[in-house]
Amino acid sequence: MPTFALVDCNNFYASCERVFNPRLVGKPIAVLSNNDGCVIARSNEAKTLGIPMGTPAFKVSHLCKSAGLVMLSSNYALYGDLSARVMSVLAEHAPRIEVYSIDECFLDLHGLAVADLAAWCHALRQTVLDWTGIPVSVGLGPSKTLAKVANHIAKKSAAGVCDLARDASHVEAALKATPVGDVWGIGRQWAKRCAEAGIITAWDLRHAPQAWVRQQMGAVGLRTVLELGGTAVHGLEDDPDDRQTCCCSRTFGEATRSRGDVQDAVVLFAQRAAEKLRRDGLVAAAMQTFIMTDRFGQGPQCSSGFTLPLSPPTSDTQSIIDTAVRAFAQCWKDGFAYRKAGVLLLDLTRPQDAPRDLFTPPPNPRHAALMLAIDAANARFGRGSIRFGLPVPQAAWGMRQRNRSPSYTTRWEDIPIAKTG
DNA sequence: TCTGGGGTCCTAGGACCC
DNA sequence: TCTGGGGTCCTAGGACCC
Repeated sequence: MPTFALVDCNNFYASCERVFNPRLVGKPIAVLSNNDGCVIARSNEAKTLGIPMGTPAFKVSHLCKSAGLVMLSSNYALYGDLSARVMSVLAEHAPRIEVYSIDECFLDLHGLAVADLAAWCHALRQTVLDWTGIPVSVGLGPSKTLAKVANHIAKKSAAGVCDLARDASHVEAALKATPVGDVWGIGRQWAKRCAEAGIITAWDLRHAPQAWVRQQMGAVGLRTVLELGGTAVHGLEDDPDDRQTCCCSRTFGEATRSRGDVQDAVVLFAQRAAEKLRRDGLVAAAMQTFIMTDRFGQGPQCSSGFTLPLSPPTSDTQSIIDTAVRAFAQCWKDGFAYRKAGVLLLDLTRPQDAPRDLFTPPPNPRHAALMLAIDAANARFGRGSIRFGLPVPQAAWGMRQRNRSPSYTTRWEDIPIAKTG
Protein backbone atom coordinates (compact mmCIF):
# COMPACT_ATOMS: atom_id res chain seq x y z
CA MET A 1 0.00 0.00 0.00
CA PRO A 2 1.34 3.46 -0.82
CA THR A 3 2.30 5.69 2.08
CA PHE A 4 2.73 9.40 1.64
CA ALA A 5 4.09 11.90 4.10
CA LEU A 6 3.46 15.60 3.81
CA VAL A 7 6.14 17.71 5.44
CA ASP A 8 4.99 21.29 5.94
CA CYS A 9 7.09 24.05 7.46
CA ASN A 10 5.37 25.71 10.41
CA ASN A 11 4.55 29.38 9.75
CA PHE A 12 7.33 29.24 7.19
CA TYR A 13 8.03 32.91 6.46
CA ALA A 14 7.84 33.86 10.11
CA SER A 15 10.14 30.94 11.00
CA CYS A 16 12.67 32.06 8.36
CA GLU A 17 12.77 35.54 9.87
CA ARG A 18 13.45 34.01 13.29
CA VAL A 19 16.37 31.87 12.16
CA PHE A 20 18.61 34.91 11.82
CA ASN A 21 16.83 37.18 14.26
CA PRO A 22 16.16 35.23 17.45
CA ARG A 23 14.76 38.34 19.10
CA LEU A 24 11.63 37.61 17.11
CA VAL A 25 11.11 34.28 18.88
CA GLY A 26 7.91 34.37 20.91
CA LYS A 27 6.73 37.61 19.30
CA PRO A 28 3.72 38.01 17.02
CA ILE A 29 4.99 38.37 13.44
CA ALA A 30 3.04 39.26 10.31
CA VAL A 31 4.81 38.99 6.95
CA LEU A 32 3.36 41.24 4.27
CA SER A 33 2.78 40.78 0.55
CA ASN A 34 4.62 42.83 -2.06
CA ASN A 35 4.09 46.57 -1.56
CA ASP A 36 3.51 45.77 2.11
CA GLY A 37 -0.11 45.34 1.06
CA CYS A 38 -1.68 42.55 3.07
CA VAL A 39 -0.76 39.85 5.56
CA ILE A 40 0.37 36.64 3.85
CA ALA A 41 1.99 34.80 6.77
CA ARG A 42 1.66 34.87 10.52
CA SER A 43 3.43 33.40 13.51
CA ASN A 44 1.29 31.47 16.01
CA GLU A 45 1.32 34.51 18.30
CA ALA A 46 -0.09 36.66 15.47
CA LYS A 47 -2.77 34.07 14.80
CA THR A 48 -3.68 34.19 18.49
CA LEU A 49 -4.11 37.96 18.16
CA GLY A 50 -6.86 37.15 15.67
CA ILE A 51 -5.14 38.52 12.56
CA PRO A 52 -6.76 36.81 9.57
CA MET A 53 -4.80 35.76 6.50
CA GLY A 54 -5.03 38.36 3.74
CA THR A 55 -5.95 41.30 5.97
CA PRO A 56 -4.80 44.65 4.56
CA ALA A 57 -1.77 45.76 6.58
CA PHE A 58 -3.29 49.10 7.58
CA LYS A 59 -6.11 47.34 9.41
CA VAL A 60 -3.75 45.65 11.87
CA SER A 61 -0.92 48.18 12.15
CA HIS A 62 -2.35 49.51 15.42
CA LEU A 63 -1.39 46.15 16.96
CA CYS A 64 2.30 47.01 16.59
CA LYS A 65 2.04 49.40 19.50
CA SER A 66 -0.69 47.75 21.52
CA ALA A 67 0.41 44.12 21.18
CA GLY A 68 4.03 44.20 20.03
CA LEU A 69 3.17 42.95 16.55
CA VAL A 70 6.16 42.96 14.21
CA MET A 71 5.23 43.60 10.56
CA LEU A 72 7.86 42.60 8.02
CA SER A 73 8.09 43.06 4.25
CA SER A 74 8.50 39.76 2.46
CA ASN A 75 12.05 38.61 1.72
CA TYR A 76 11.78 35.95 -0.96
CA ALA A 77 15.53 35.63 -1.42
CA LEU A 78 15.78 34.46 2.19
CA TYR A 79 12.70 32.22 2.11
CA GLY A 80 13.71 30.61 -1.18
CA ASP A 81 17.17 29.79 0.10
CA LEU A 82 15.99 28.33 3.41
CA SER A 83 13.37 26.34 1.52
CA ALA A 84 16.09 24.78 -0.63
CA ARG A 85 17.99 23.81 2.52
CA VAL A 86 14.93 22.11 4.04
CA MET A 87 14.22 20.25 0.80
CA SER A 88 17.78 19.01 0.54
CA VAL A 89 17.58 17.53 4.04
CA LEU A 90 14.36 15.74 3.08
CA ALA A 91 15.88 14.48 -0.17
CA GLU A 92 18.77 13.05 1.80
CA HIS A 93 16.49 10.97 4.04
CA ALA A 94 13.45 9.95 2.00
CA PRO A 95 13.48 7.54 -0.95
CA ARG A 96 11.57 9.95 -3.23
CA ILE A 97 10.35 13.48 -2.70
CA GLU A 98 8.13 15.94 -4.52
CA VAL A 99 8.71 19.59 -3.71
CA TYR A 100 5.14 20.81 -3.75
CA SER A 101 5.57 24.47 -2.80
CA ILE A 102 8.06 26.75 -1.11
CA ASP A 103 7.14 25.28 2.29
CA GLU A 104 5.68 21.85 1.56
CA CYS A 105 7.07 18.56 0.37
CA PHE A 106 5.47 15.16 -0.25
CA LEU A 107 7.54 12.08 0.53
CA ASP A 108 6.82 8.65 -0.92
CA LEU A 109 7.68 6.29 1.91
CA HIS A 110 6.58 3.14 0.13
CA GLY A 111 9.22 0.49 0.66
CA LEU A 112 11.12 2.41 3.32
CA ALA A 113 12.57 -0.30 5.54
CA VAL A 114 11.70 0.98 8.99
CA ALA A 115 9.53 -0.73 11.58
CA ASP A 116 7.93 2.41 12.98
CA LEU A 117 7.13 5.09 10.40
CA ALA A 118 5.84 7.58 12.94
CA ALA A 119 9.07 7.35 14.92
CA TRP A 120 11.03 7.84 11.72
CA CYS A 121 9.00 11.01 11.05
CA HIS A 122 9.72 12.32 14.52
CA ALA A 123 13.43 11.83 13.94
CA LEU A 124 13.22 13.52 10.53
CA ARG A 125 11.46 16.48 12.07
CA GLN A 126 14.22 16.89 14.61
CA THR A 127 16.91 16.61 11.94
CA VAL A 128 15.32 19.36 9.82
CA LEU A 129 15.09 21.60 12.86
CA ASP A 130 18.70 20.93 13.90
CA TRP A 131 20.16 21.41 10.44
CA THR A 132 18.11 24.36 9.19
CA GLY A 133 16.40 26.00 12.18
CA ILE A 134 12.99 25.51 10.59
CA PRO A 135 10.25 23.65 12.52
CA VAL A 136 8.09 21.32 10.45
CA SER A 137 5.02 19.12 10.91
CA VAL A 138 4.55 15.73 9.29
CA GLY A 139 1.31 14.01 8.25
CA LEU A 140 1.17 10.38 7.11
CA GLY A 141 -1.57 8.87 4.96
CA PRO A 142 -2.35 6.30 2.25
CA SER A 143 -3.14 9.11 -0.22
CA LYS A 144 -1.84 12.63 -0.62
CA THR A 145 -5.18 14.10 0.41
CA LEU A 146 -5.19 12.08 3.64
CA ALA A 147 -1.56 13.01 4.28
CA LYS A 148 -2.71 16.63 4.02
CA VAL A 149 -5.50 16.01 6.52
CA ALA A 150 -2.98 14.34 8.84
CA ASN A 151 -0.68 17.31 8.49
CA HIS A 152 -3.41 19.73 9.57
CA ILE A 153 -3.86 17.66 12.70
CA ALA A 154 -0.10 17.39 13.28
CA LYS A 155 0.15 21.19 13.11
CA LYS A 156 -2.18 21.53 16.06
CA SER A 157 -0.57 18.81 18.15
CA ALA A 158 2.49 19.19 20.33
CA ALA A 159 4.07 16.10 18.79
CA GLY A 160 4.08 17.55 15.28
CA VAL A 161 3.45 14.16 13.66
CA CYS A 162 0.10 12.54 12.83
CA ASP A 163 -0.21 9.05 11.35
CA LEU A 164 -3.33 8.24 9.33
CA ALA A 165 -1.62 5.54 7.30
CA ARG A 166 -2.24 2.58 9.56
CA ASP A 167 -5.48 2.72 11.45
CA ALA A 168 -8.90 3.18 9.78
CA SER A 169 -10.55 4.25 13.03
CA HIS A 170 -8.12 7.14 13.27
CA VAL A 171 -9.06 8.17 9.74
CA GLU A 172 -12.74 8.25 10.60
CA ALA A 173 -12.16 10.41 13.65
CA ALA A 174 -9.86 12.71 11.70
CA LEU A 175 -12.31 13.20 8.83
CA LYS A 176 -15.20 13.86 11.20
CA ALA A 177 -13.12 16.57 12.87
CA THR A 178 -12.13 18.22 9.56
CA PRO A 179 -14.42 20.88 8.03
CA VAL A 180 -14.99 20.13 4.36
CA GLY A 181 -13.47 23.47 3.37
CA ASP A 182 -10.14 22.42 4.94
CA VAL A 183 -9.80 19.47 2.57
CA TRP A 184 -7.11 19.83 -0.11
CA GLY A 185 -8.91 20.68 -3.34
CA ILE A 186 -12.08 22.08 -1.74
CA GLY A 187 -12.04 25.86 -2.02
CA ARG A 188 -14.56 28.48 -1.00
CA GLN A 189 -17.08 27.96 -3.79
CA TRP A 190 -17.26 24.23 -3.43
CA ALA A 191 -17.35 24.39 0.37
CA LYS A 192 -20.41 26.62 0.03
CA ARG A 193 -22.12 24.22 -2.35
CA CYS A 194 -21.32 21.33 -0.01
CA ALA A 195 -22.79 23.19 2.96
CA GLU A 196 -25.99 23.81 1.02
CA ALA A 197 -26.21 20.06 0.46
CA GLY A 198 -25.62 19.30 4.13
CA ILE A 199 -22.02 18.22 3.62
CA ILE A 200 -20.17 19.76 6.53
CA THR A 201 -17.19 17.57 7.34
CA ALA A 202 -14.62 15.69 5.27
CA TRP A 203 -16.34 12.50 6.45
CA ASP A 204 -19.64 13.72 4.90
CA LEU A 205 -17.88 14.42 1.62
CA ARG A 206 -16.21 11.03 1.58
CA HIS A 207 -19.71 9.48 1.71
CA ALA A 208 -21.47 11.93 -0.61
CA PRO A 209 -23.24 10.41 -3.64
CA GLN A 210 -20.79 10.14 -6.51
CA ALA A 211 -23.28 11.44 -9.07
CA TRP A 212 -23.79 14.59 -7.04
CA VAL A 213 -20.04 15.13 -6.63
CA ARG A 214 -19.47 14.56 -10.34
CA GLN A 215 -22.21 17.00 -11.24
CA GLN A 216 -21.22 19.73 -8.77
CA MET A 217 -17.44 19.45 -8.76
CA GLY A 218 -16.56 17.52 -11.88
CA ALA A 219 -13.79 15.00 -12.24
CA VAL A 220 -11.58 16.94 -9.84
CA GLY A 221 -14.05 16.60 -6.97
CA LEU A 222 -14.47 12.90 -7.66
CA ARG A 223 -10.76 12.33 -7.31
CA THR A 224 -10.75 14.16 -3.98
CA VAL A 225 -13.52 11.89 -2.69
CA LEU A 226 -11.61 8.77 -3.75
CA GLU A 227 -8.47 10.04 -2.05
CA LEU A 228 -10.42 10.71 1.17
CA GLY A 229 -11.49 7.06 0.99
CA GLY A 230 -7.85 5.99 1.03
CA THR A 231 -7.34 5.37 -2.69
CA ALA A 232 -4.15 6.99 -3.95
CA VAL A 233 -5.27 8.70 -7.15
CA HIS A 234 -2.43 11.18 -7.24
CA GLY A 235 1.06 9.74 -7.39
CA LEU A 236 4.27 11.44 -6.42
CA GLU A 237 5.28 13.87 -9.14
CA ASP A 238 9.00 13.97 -8.77
CA ASP A 239 9.60 14.67 -12.45
CA PRO A 240 7.11 17.43 -13.20
CA ASP A 241 6.34 18.49 -16.75
CA ASP A 242 7.83 21.74 -17.96
CA ARG A 243 5.64 24.66 -17.12
CA GLN A 244 3.44 26.15 -19.82
CA THR A 245 3.39 29.82 -18.88
CA CYS A 246 5.66 32.23 -17.08
CA CYS A 247 4.46 35.50 -15.65
CA CYS A 248 6.13 38.53 -14.14
CA SER A 249 3.77 41.19 -12.87
CA ARG A 250 3.64 43.71 -10.05
CA THR A 251 1.29 46.13 -8.42
CA PHE A 252 2.94 49.55 -8.37
CA GLY A 253 3.76 51.34 -5.14
CA GLU A 254 1.81 54.28 -6.55
CA ALA A 255 -0.52 54.52 -9.51
CA THR A 256 0.81 56.41 -12.53
CA ARG A 257 -0.66 58.12 -15.59
CA SER A 258 2.70 58.33 -17.31
CA ARG A 259 3.12 56.18 -20.37
CA GLY A 260 6.89 56.23 -19.90
CA ASP A 261 6.64 54.93 -16.32
CA VAL A 262 4.42 52.04 -17.26
CA GLN A 263 6.62 51.17 -20.23
CA ASP A 264 9.70 51.18 -17.95
CA ALA A 265 7.91 48.69 -15.73
CA VAL A 266 6.95 46.50 -18.70
CA VAL A 267 10.56 46.47 -19.91
CA LEU A 268 11.77 45.41 -16.46
CA PHE A 269 9.15 42.64 -16.19
CA ALA A 270 10.01 41.40 -19.67
CA GLN A 271 13.65 41.05 -18.61
CA ARG A 272 12.76 39.19 -15.43
CA ALA A 273 10.43 36.86 -17.30
CA ALA A 274 13.11 36.13 -19.92
CA GLU A 275 15.61 35.35 -17.14
CA LYS A 276 13.20 32.87 -15.57
CA LEU A 277 12.65 31.26 -18.94
CA ARG A 278 16.37 30.75 -19.53
CA ARG A 279 16.85 29.44 -16.01
CA ASP A 280 14.29 26.74 -16.83
CA GLY A 281 15.82 26.07 -20.24
CA LEU A 282 12.66 26.99 -22.13
CA VAL A 283 11.61 29.25 -25.01
CA ALA A 284 8.29 31.06 -25.53
CA ALA A 285 6.29 31.13 -28.75
CA ALA A 286 4.01 33.98 -27.71
CA MET A 287 3.69 36.67 -25.09
CA GLN A 288 1.17 39.04 -23.62
CA THR A 289 1.61 42.45 -22.06
CA PHE A 290 -1.16 43.61 -19.74
CA ILE A 291 -1.84 46.79 -17.78
CA MET A 292 -4.61 47.68 -15.36
CA THR A 293 -5.87 50.40 -13.05
CA ASP A 294 -6.45 50.01 -9.29
CA ARG A 295 -9.31 47.55 -8.95
CA PHE A 296 -10.03 48.85 -5.44
CA GLY A 297 -9.89 52.50 -6.44
CA GLN A 298 -12.75 54.89 -7.16
CA GLY A 299 -11.44 56.25 -10.48
CA PRO A 300 -12.29 55.04 -13.98
CA GLN A 301 -11.20 51.45 -14.54
CA CYS A 302 -9.27 50.01 -17.43
CA SER A 303 -7.75 46.58 -17.90
CA SER A 304 -6.23 45.62 -21.20
CA GLY A 305 -3.83 43.11 -22.61
CA PHE A 306 -2.38 42.35 -26.02
CA THR A 307 -0.83 39.13 -27.23
CA LEU A 308 1.83 38.77 -29.93
CA PRO A 309 3.69 35.76 -31.32
CA LEU A 310 7.41 35.29 -30.79
CA SER A 311 8.71 33.80 -33.99
CA PRO A 312 10.93 31.89 -33.83
CA PRO A 313 10.23 30.91 -30.20
CA THR A 314 12.88 32.50 -28.01
CA SER A 315 14.21 33.30 -24.57
CA ASP A 316 16.26 36.23 -25.82
CA THR A 317 15.79 39.28 -23.62
CA GLN A 318 16.10 41.75 -26.48
CA SER A 319 13.40 40.10 -28.62
CA ILE A 320 11.11 39.68 -25.64
CA ILE A 321 11.50 43.33 -24.63
CA ASP A 322 10.88 44.48 -28.21
CA THR A 323 7.73 42.39 -28.46
CA ALA A 324 6.56 43.42 -24.99
CA VAL A 325 6.87 47.08 -25.93
CA ARG A 326 5.00 46.56 -29.20
CA ALA A 327 2.19 44.81 -27.31
CA PHE A 328 2.27 47.58 -24.73
CA ALA A 329 1.69 50.18 -27.45
CA GLN A 330 -1.47 48.28 -28.38
CA CYS A 331 -2.73 48.20 -24.76
CA TRP A 332 -2.02 51.75 -23.79
CA LYS A 333 -4.91 54.14 -23.36
CA ASP A 334 -4.32 57.68 -22.12
CA GLY A 335 -6.23 59.09 -19.19
CA PHE A 336 -6.10 56.25 -16.70
CA ALA A 337 -4.10 55.88 -13.49
CA TYR A 338 -2.39 52.51 -13.90
CA ARG A 339 -1.62 50.46 -10.82
CA LYS A 340 -0.41 47.15 -12.19
CA ALA A 341 1.33 45.73 -15.23
CA GLY A 342 2.75 42.42 -16.27
CA VAL A 343 4.31 40.27 -18.95
CA LEU A 344 3.07 36.75 -19.58
CA LEU A 345 5.11 34.30 -21.66
CA LEU A 346 3.05 31.61 -23.36
CA ASP A 347 3.38 28.34 -25.27
CA LEU A 348 6.64 27.40 -23.59
CA THR A 349 8.71 24.54 -24.98
CA ARG A 350 12.22 23.15 -24.94
CA PRO A 351 14.18 24.84 -27.74
CA GLN A 352 14.69 21.53 -29.56
CA ASP A 353 10.91 20.93 -29.58
CA ALA A 354 10.05 24.41 -30.80
CA PRO A 355 8.41 24.59 -34.21
CA ARG A 356 10.60 26.04 -36.96
CA ASP A 357 9.35 28.62 -39.39
CA LEU A 358 10.49 28.19 -42.95
CA PHE A 359 10.60 31.90 -43.61
CA THR A 360 12.22 33.34 -40.51
CA PRO A 361 15.97 33.10 -40.22
CA PRO A 362 17.35 30.91 -37.40
CA PRO A 363 18.24 32.71 -34.18
CA ASN A 364 21.64 34.33 -34.06
CA PRO A 365 23.92 32.15 -31.88
CA ARG A 366 25.74 35.28 -30.73
CA HIS A 367 22.54 36.44 -29.00
CA ALA A 368 22.36 33.19 -27.04
CA ALA A 369 26.00 33.59 -26.02
CA LEU A 370 25.29 37.14 -24.88
CA MET A 371 22.39 35.96 -22.73
CA LEU A 372 24.59 33.27 -21.16
CA ALA A 373 27.20 35.87 -20.32
CA ILE A 374 24.65 38.28 -18.84
CA ASP A 375 23.04 35.56 -16.72
CA ALA A 376 26.44 34.43 -15.45
CA ALA A 377 27.44 37.98 -14.53
CA ASN A 378 24.15 38.62 -12.77
CA ALA A 379 24.43 35.34 -10.88
CA ARG A 380 27.85 36.38 -9.66
CA PHE A 381 27.38 40.09 -9.00
CA GLY A 382 23.69 40.24 -8.14
CA ARG A 383 20.48 40.58 -10.09
CA GLY A 384 20.33 43.65 -12.30
CA SER A 385 24.10 44.16 -12.40
CA ILE A 386 23.77 44.01 -16.17
CA ARG A 387 20.45 44.94 -17.64
CA PHE A 388 18.70 46.42 -20.64
CA GLY A 389 17.48 49.99 -20.54
CA LEU A 390 18.21 52.77 -18.12
CA PRO A 391 18.02 52.15 -14.39
CA VAL A 392 15.01 53.77 -12.72
CA PRO A 393 16.24 53.81 -9.13
CA GLN A 394 13.51 55.46 -7.07
CA ALA A 395 10.53 55.22 -9.39
CA ALA A 396 7.21 55.93 -7.73
CA TRP A 397 5.83 52.76 -9.26
CA GLY A 398 8.56 50.68 -7.59
CA MET A 399 7.67 48.29 -4.83
CA ARG A 400 7.16 49.53 -1.31
CA GLN A 401 9.09 47.44 1.19
CA ARG A 402 9.50 49.45 4.32
CA ASN A 403 10.71 46.72 6.62
CA ARG A 404 12.57 43.98 4.83
CA SER A 405 15.11 41.83 6.63
CA PRO A 406 18.60 41.42 5.15
CA SER A 407 19.22 38.66 2.61
CA TYR A 408 21.34 36.83 5.18
CA THR A 409 22.16 33.83 3.01
CA THR A 410 22.21 35.19 -0.54
CA ARG A 411 24.09 38.51 -0.47
CA TRP A 412 27.68 38.87 0.63
CA GLU A 413 26.97 42.26 2.19
CA ASP A 414 24.16 40.81 4.30
CA ILE A 415 25.94 37.86 5.87
CA PRO A 416 25.34 37.95 9.62
CA ILE A 417 28.36 38.85 11.74
CA ALA A 418 29.06 36.75 14.80
CA LYS A 419 30.26 38.63 17.85
CA THR A 420 31.91 37.30 20.96
CA GLY A 421 31.99 38.53 24.53
C1' DT B 1 -2.61 56.75 2.46
C1' DC B 2 -2.91 51.36 2.64
C1' DT B 3 -5.97 45.11 -0.58
C1' DG B 4 0.22 39.99 -3.75
C1' DG B 5 2.05 37.05 -7.28
C1' DG B 6 2.42 32.85 -9.86
C1' DG B 7 0.69 28.75 -11.28
C1' DT B 8 -2.55 24.31 -12.78
C1' DC B 9 -6.51 21.74 -14.50
C1' DC B 10 -11.22 21.17 -16.21
C1' DT B 11 -15.37 22.37 -18.73
C1' DA B 12 -18.41 24.36 -22.00
C1' DG B 13 -19.18 26.11 -26.32
C1' DG B 14 -18.08 27.28 -31.04
C1' DA B 15 -15.79 26.31 -35.44
C1' DC B 16 -14.54 22.98 -38.26
C1' DC B 17 -13.82 18.18 -40.16
C1' DC B 18 -15.60 13.63 -42.23
C1' DT C 1 -42.49 17.28 -42.27
C1' DC C 2 -38.08 15.66 -41.69
C1' DT C 3 -32.56 17.77 -39.62
C1' DG C 4 -26.71 12.15 -37.43
C1' DG C 5 -22.85 10.97 -34.98
C1' DG C 6 -18.48 11.32 -34.15
C1' DG C 7 -14.25 13.60 -33.82
C1' DT C 8 -10.49 17.72 -32.99
C1' DC C 9 -8.88 22.14 -31.77
C1' DC C 10 -9.25 26.48 -29.69
C1' DT C 11 -10.71 29.89 -26.27
C1' DA C 12 -12.68 31.88 -22.24
C1' DG C 13 -13.94 31.35 -17.82
C1' DG C 14 -14.08 29.24 -13.46
C1' DA C 15 -12.47 26.45 -10.03
C1' DC C 16 -8.45 25.17 -7.32
C1' DC C 17 -3.45 25.39 -5.15
C1' DC C 18 0.56 27.79 -2.55
